[in-house]
Amino acid sequence: MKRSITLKDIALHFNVSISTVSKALNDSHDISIALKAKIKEYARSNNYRPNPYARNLRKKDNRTIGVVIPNILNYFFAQVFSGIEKVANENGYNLISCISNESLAKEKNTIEILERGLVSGLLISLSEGTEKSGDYEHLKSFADNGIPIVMFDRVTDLVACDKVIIDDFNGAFEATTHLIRTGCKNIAIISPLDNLNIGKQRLKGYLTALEKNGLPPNPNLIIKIFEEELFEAEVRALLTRNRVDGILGLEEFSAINAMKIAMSLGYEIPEDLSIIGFTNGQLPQYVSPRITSVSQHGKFIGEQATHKLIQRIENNKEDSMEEFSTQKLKTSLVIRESTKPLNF
Amino acid sequence: MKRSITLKDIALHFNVSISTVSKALNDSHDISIALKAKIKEYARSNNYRPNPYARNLRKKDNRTIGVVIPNILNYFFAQVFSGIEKVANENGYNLISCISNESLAKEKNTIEILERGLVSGLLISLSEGTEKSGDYEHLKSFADNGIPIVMFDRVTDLVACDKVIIDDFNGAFEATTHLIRTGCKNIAIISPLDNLNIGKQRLKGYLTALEKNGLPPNPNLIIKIFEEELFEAEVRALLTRNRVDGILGLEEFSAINAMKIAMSLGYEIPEDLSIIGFTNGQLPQYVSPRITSVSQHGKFIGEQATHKLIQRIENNKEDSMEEFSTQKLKTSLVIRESTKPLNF
DNA sequence: CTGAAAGCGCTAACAT
DNA sequence: ATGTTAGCGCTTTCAG
Repeated sequence: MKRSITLKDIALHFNVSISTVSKALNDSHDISIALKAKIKEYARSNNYRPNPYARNLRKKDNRTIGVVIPNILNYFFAQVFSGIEKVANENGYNLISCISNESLAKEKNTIEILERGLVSGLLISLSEGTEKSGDYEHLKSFADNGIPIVMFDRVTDLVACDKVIIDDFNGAFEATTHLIRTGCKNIAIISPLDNLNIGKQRLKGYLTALEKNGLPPNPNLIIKIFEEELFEAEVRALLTRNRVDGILGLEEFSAINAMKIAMSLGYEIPEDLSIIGFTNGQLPQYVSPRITSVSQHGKFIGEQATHKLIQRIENNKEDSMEEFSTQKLKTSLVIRESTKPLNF
Repeated sequence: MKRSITLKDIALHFNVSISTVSKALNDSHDISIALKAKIKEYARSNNYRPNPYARNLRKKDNRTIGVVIPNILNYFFAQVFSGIEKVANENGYNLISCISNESLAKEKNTIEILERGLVSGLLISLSEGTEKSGDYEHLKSFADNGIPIVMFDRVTDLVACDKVIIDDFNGAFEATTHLIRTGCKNIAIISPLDNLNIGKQRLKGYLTALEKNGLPPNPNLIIKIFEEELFEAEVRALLTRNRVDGILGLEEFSAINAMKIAMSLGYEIPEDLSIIGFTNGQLPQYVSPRITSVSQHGKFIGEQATHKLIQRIENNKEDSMEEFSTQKLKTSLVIRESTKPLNF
């Protein structure tokens, strides 16, 4: 690597001390306006950039945020990531990003690397493996170091930190209520997320909606998928052995794939069967019929989480210990063609 | 941040010097086996991790790769990214990632930040703004620093570095040839990518396929889209004012959206109109009819580019100047329902 | 085999 | 208003 210009070089050029240059560049009031101007001008035209490693060695302020995401091929997380990137960039932060690939081991490994001062804050959505195992020691230890964490979407009560989540309970509650209002009586729920807290919350929202409307829950209509390969068989069985006139899919693919299966079995959508899916990505808008979806506003979640983290990082310095907060974002139901119209 | 254990702490504990500990941990032959074992054991059990900033200040080896991607919401780039992440992780490299958002200004800014020694290598796919402007100074300057660059997918001849691309010409050539073989005579091409080199290559492949099969090119069937808002109007005009029996869409959305428009105009797919699209994401498999696609093997591109970069980084040290290479990956045509069967 | 010392580039007391 | 100095944590000669 070609040697790049340092404070020393500038100091030599002006025949002043290194600290003078440092202060000038940091716009200190100590330095005369004239000198500051000259030094800054010279620095700019010589394309001076402080060495980030040297700076971080001194200050515990490296303007870098660690991001851990379970799976970037998931459109929701890609949306969140784009929100994170936007806000980080606006505030002059870099991102070190890792994909945990839904694995506890990889998540732990990643966190350990970041822990040694590589980042001044962490944004994380828990991997499925982590939630399943219930092992949060790596995160607790990270938080103990005093580096702020903001969890988003997939969070746990067992780690004390700020959180940004969607109202999973209400999202499912509203979706189920919508199905009921449009005339569905036998509503199934398909959950590939039962290892995750968000999956459990959504299930509760579904059950509560049924209850409030006087519909008894039917265990045969509650399908938990733990292995992707079993999806087709389970849904096929659901649709052939039971009377079903509504389906709530807890993530993007469960709704879409269930719809494909139902159509292949001769169901008319939405006349015979209404479908709503969580996550409003590209897919639900492109299939036909277009699928009514619970929108999770992924980009906004990313933006909010990053704002909170940066605020926490910058306040941390001033030692004003603020209480941890959990921001719960509303979902919205985007009504399309896979559900019947409301009948007043 | 809680103070984490340093070489000094270990040295104090064993009453030896810091340099002894450093050497022991680096497995130097200078240190006695016994001492090394004790020190290593102590370090491990106290969870010692070298401070990455301090280390990098000394050595120009930071095991960090910069990644610049035009748009993470694009499924192809998400795939590439997952390939990059996998290989980087396997080799113990961290990723600093940035999204250029198709903007030259943002790309420049990003590169400048990374330039000052933050990363020991760069993976980049050019933003549309950059290709359009033809301004590659930021990349040339980056390369001049001696930090290796590997460009993928969207590359330019004007910067000397390693490249990993797909065979865009042949991908389009084969797709067009397939349309011709299945009986299409009036094949249109829809290109929202004409600002990009890959778009131009694909157009050439299309034209060459027509020529080789004795079909004269028709300028009315060559649609270049420079503003997304105009897409619908242009395609609608294409389909109403001309006889068209085949469409080649140069990226995912152009094929899908064109198909929607054609269907709304009463075209039967593939009987009246055959469609092939570049990029094999989720969408082409989920719409109906499912769309025949040119698969670009995004994850593989990411893996290959990262392998090459790491190899370059590690060889750089040994100063063995190897020639820059361009690896051109084959595309493959995934045949689905939007094209007619081959008639033998 | 082990240690002392210098220095990477920068910041921040503490002089002057 | 400017300079001196010490030191962040680590590696690396060079001496013992």
